[in-house]
Amino acid sequence: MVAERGRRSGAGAAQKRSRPPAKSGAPDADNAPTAEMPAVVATTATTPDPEVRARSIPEAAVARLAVYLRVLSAMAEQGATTVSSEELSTAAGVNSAKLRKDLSYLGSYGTRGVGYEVEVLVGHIERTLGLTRQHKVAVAGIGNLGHALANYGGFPGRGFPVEALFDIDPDLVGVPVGGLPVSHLDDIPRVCTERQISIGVIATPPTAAQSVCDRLVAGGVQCILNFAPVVLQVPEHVEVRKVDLAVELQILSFHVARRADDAELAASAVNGKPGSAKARKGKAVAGNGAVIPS
Amino acid sequence: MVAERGRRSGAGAAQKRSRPPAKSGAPDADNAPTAEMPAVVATTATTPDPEVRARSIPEAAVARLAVYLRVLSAMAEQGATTVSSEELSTAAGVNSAKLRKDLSYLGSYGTRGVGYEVEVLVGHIERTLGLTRQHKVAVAGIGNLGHALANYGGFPGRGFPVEALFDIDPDLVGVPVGGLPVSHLDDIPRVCTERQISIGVIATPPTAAQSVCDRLVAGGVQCILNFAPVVLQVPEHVEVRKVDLAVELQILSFHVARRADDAELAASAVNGKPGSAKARKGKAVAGNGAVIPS
DNA sequence: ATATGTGAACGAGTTCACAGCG
DNA sequence: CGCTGTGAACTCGTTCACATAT
Repeated sequence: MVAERGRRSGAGAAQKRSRPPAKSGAPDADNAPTAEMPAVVATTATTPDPEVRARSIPEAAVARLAVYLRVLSAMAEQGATTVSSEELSTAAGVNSAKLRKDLSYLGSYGTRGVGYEVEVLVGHIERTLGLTRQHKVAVAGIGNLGHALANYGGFPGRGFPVEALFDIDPDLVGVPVGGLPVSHLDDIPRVCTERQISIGVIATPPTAAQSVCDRLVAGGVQCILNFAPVVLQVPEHVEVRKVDLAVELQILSFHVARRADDAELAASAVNGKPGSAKARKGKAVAGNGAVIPS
Repeated sequence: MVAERGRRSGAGAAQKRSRPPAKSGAPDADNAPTAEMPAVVATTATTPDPEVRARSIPEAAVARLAVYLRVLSAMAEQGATTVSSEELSTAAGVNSAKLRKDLSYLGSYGTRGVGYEVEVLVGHIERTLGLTRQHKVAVAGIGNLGHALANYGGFPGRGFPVEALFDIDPDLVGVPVGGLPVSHLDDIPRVCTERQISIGVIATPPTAAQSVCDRLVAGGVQCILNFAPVVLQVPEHVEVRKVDLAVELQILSFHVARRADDAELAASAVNGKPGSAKARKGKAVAGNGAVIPS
């Protein structure tokens, strides 16, 4: 079944809206975990529990936290010590309400009437994202893309050291790339286990992706970042994120096409239908770069 | 049926809420349709509108259409002529209800009791995604990643030919990469205009990204795929999609951390609170690999 | 009988607006 | 007052279940 019962969204208050026809055939499914209390902390028993933070943060908010973190780090480097939600949100390309809501998921660390302390916020976000531990990365498939990834040296910022490279090409095995020798795909399970790799990056051709994925899983990898254009099959305890260039381009293509259609329509928008005159509204916030997609 | 031209006009119920002026960047979606009545959509149901297909497809669905397209192409190559929603959805890693809903956005092209004709479906999806036209691509920043992108030759499948490369390094300008000579960043506007580039890919260091972006826009580019970890500022008619490696990894990191916390909790789950024993559930999505939305 | 197409319930995520602290 | 924190309204997206067509 498609279970799902995951995160209860932020704010408590299970406030349903007036629901017209109470027909409902068989809604059932997840039993709401008595979510009644006002979200914040208290959630778990008596402890303000400094450790419970992470729980129940909407997936989308997590992605934005990473962005806030980057912006905050940049601000810190420039000597800023405090920021208001307005400043930070603008720099991150979201609106201030969303930003405050996102930050509220990790507790109340701002000062009313003032703003947030940069250092403090950075610390809390890092902790929430689990950046206090190191996550060793392995890259499989040392082609053009894999090469690029391997050469990143330690991945974005630090905290994600690349500690293993794999490829199937015999001419490549043993050769150091970015200072690290390439191992054979067959050794993925062993090497990953030995080096305690927790994140595997798949940059192989699509045909090899699933098999590589299986081996990564066998090697104890917990998360996979997949650049190959295939839908991976993984056991449920493994988290997969996919970055698909073709999909990205096609989404952009869709928007170009839509826009072109609108232009056409605009031409014939002279007649009746007052409502249709305005045609569709523009998209939303410019730079808000919708998180990545899928 | 949902739509007509973008937002439908306010249906009955004069419910709206006070709407302040909308300060800075707020998108301000104006009139809210008050989700009060059963969306029976009598609202504007009067439009059979034959050609309007593409309009009003949820962003998320668009991304999946691209995936369906890939799967369908693969099936076609293997000689399949029809597919059921069940087969296709499994192959694409979604559930059949979602698949059918997605396909319904582009019209009814299935045969009840049978399924869909592969060829027909491919055609409709391609048309909807605007893949019938070619979208010329330019890549700016020929470092490791840019190099990899340039060497893709024609991007994913075809339909996205790379027709311009840019970099700021004098030693690189003029040198052919993947068969195409690199031009200087300063020439972006001119070259993009001349070659009718419609999609720009930014693979430069973060510091250069905004400036490159501005030049791409000046060159008439309509869409931008941004690999640089910065929030780009663009005029509203330009569509931006962002692919951020650091963010992806940090999201994965978050999940690792959450899982670890759960493990800890599980250990101390021996005591009271019968309900809390189960601690949180794993993620959802059964079979397929998570497919995280975004 | 079987599988599509879709209205409507459900739930996730976003925005609003204001209570309340500093 | 100013700005955070947040309940509640609203919108978007997903899932359900069944009428409908073949």
